[in-house]
Amino acid sequence: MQGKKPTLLKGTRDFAAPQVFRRNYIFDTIRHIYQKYGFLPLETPVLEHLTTLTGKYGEEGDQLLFKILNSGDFLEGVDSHTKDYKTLLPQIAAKGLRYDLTVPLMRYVAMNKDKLIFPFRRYQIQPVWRADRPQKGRYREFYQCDIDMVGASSLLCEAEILVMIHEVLLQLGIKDFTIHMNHRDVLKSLATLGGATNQEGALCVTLDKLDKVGKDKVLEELKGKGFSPAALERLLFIFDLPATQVDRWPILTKQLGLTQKGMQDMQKILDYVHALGLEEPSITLDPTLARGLSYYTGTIFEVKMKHTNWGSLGGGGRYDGLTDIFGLTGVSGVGFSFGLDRLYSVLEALDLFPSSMGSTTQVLLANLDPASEKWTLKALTTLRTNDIRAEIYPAVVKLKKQLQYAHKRQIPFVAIIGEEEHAAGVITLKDMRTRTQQQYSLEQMLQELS
RNA sequence: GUGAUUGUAGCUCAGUUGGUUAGAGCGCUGGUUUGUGGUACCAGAGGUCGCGGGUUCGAGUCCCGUCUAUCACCCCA
Repeated sequence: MQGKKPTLLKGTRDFAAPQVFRRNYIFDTIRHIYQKYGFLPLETPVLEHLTTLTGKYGEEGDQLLFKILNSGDFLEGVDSHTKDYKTLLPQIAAKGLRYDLTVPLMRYVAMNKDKLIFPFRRYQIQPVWRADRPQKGRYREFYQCDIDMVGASSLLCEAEILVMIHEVLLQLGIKDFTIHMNHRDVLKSLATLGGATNQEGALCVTLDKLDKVGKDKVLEELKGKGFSPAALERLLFIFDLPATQVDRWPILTKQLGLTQKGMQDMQKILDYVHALGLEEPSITLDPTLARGLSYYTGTIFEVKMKHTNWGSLGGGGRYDGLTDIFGLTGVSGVGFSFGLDRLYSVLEALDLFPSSMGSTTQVLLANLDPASEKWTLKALTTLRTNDIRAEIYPAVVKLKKQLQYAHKRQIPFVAIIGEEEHAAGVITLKDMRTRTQQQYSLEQMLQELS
């Protein structure tokens, strides 16, 4: 035994069969519903030009990008006196792993604007990578299930996505969720109220922690950031909003003004949601929600489980001008993304996975001796031709071992075709669960197994 | 990137105030004679005590560093 023990790269995981089956169950559910809403799949490369990726996620996002070292002698032509990594980086790395699926989509849309049919509806289920420090429910490699409508500014897009989120979650058996909704305009108004028009980011990031750290800490933090007592006074109403969105509405419209664009937009969206047949949507207006500030320009939403501190199940919003940087202007879009791993955790914690999942072998053919192997192989082929999942034990070992193997693999049937059986023209079929066995003809066995 | 905790057989862990050949349970392999699995019994394999330094006559046990995992912050799915 030589060599070091292999380990997994930080933040990555292997998925064994049971997990793969469960993950596929989620993928299939989402894919089916996405398609039902008229969205078509898109897949893009894992690697993109670093220039495509950088600058889209803010300073922090750039740091979380995995960069790929240039091939060959990557030091060739590099100024050896360069010590600043920001100037060195582009010289030694020109490629990177995608950080999300939205930016690759924008790149794709800009590149194919003449071929695409707008409004462009696409979904994309692929892994993304972030050099984040792993934590509970956070990995460096994880799957996003994106859905986007590009080239349509109607608020109907938002509404459709919200309804679809409901359908996916309910289909998976998740009931106790809330979609938090906010609007970039509301955040702006709050910043103005707080006398921090040019400090919107700082205000939002702090407000967003409300449900996590509580009112007092948020106020304290805002004080620390230089917000005046008078300004904070004007923002106090946010902290004592009623729980239901119906009750929140009048308070928010009063404080922010009826003509506030964000409020009007959200009202329209909710009207559409009702028109789409969702009587009691699990949607809450949450003026403290602040996500994706680096590119969302309109609505913002996020799905969370009620009464838990689990991370969000997904998030999205409207973005204007994301394609600008790729040379395509005036395009608005709305997108949303489910985090596969988050959904997985919830389904697991709530025991919502269907009990029977995956497919194990139905019948194991025992391998008794070289002579019997021949006719056993014949039976094996017949079984497979009849679409029965079958395998032969690939070595002549004691029957006891073969039965143990079947037991461990949870294979329900073991077929034994030894000399006795061959001479009598039968097959002994053992039912591992009842521990009984019976002799059948090949035909009868096929019936028994199908 | 910041802070905290952690690391002993495949897994879950013991391991006394630093002292001889590091243990248990589960699992694993083989056996309890001929073609029969969940139990029982018997036997066996498997550890450079994360890695690297240091203190000491002597370190799994103390100190420093490093890596890993976990948790929180930042940010986010």
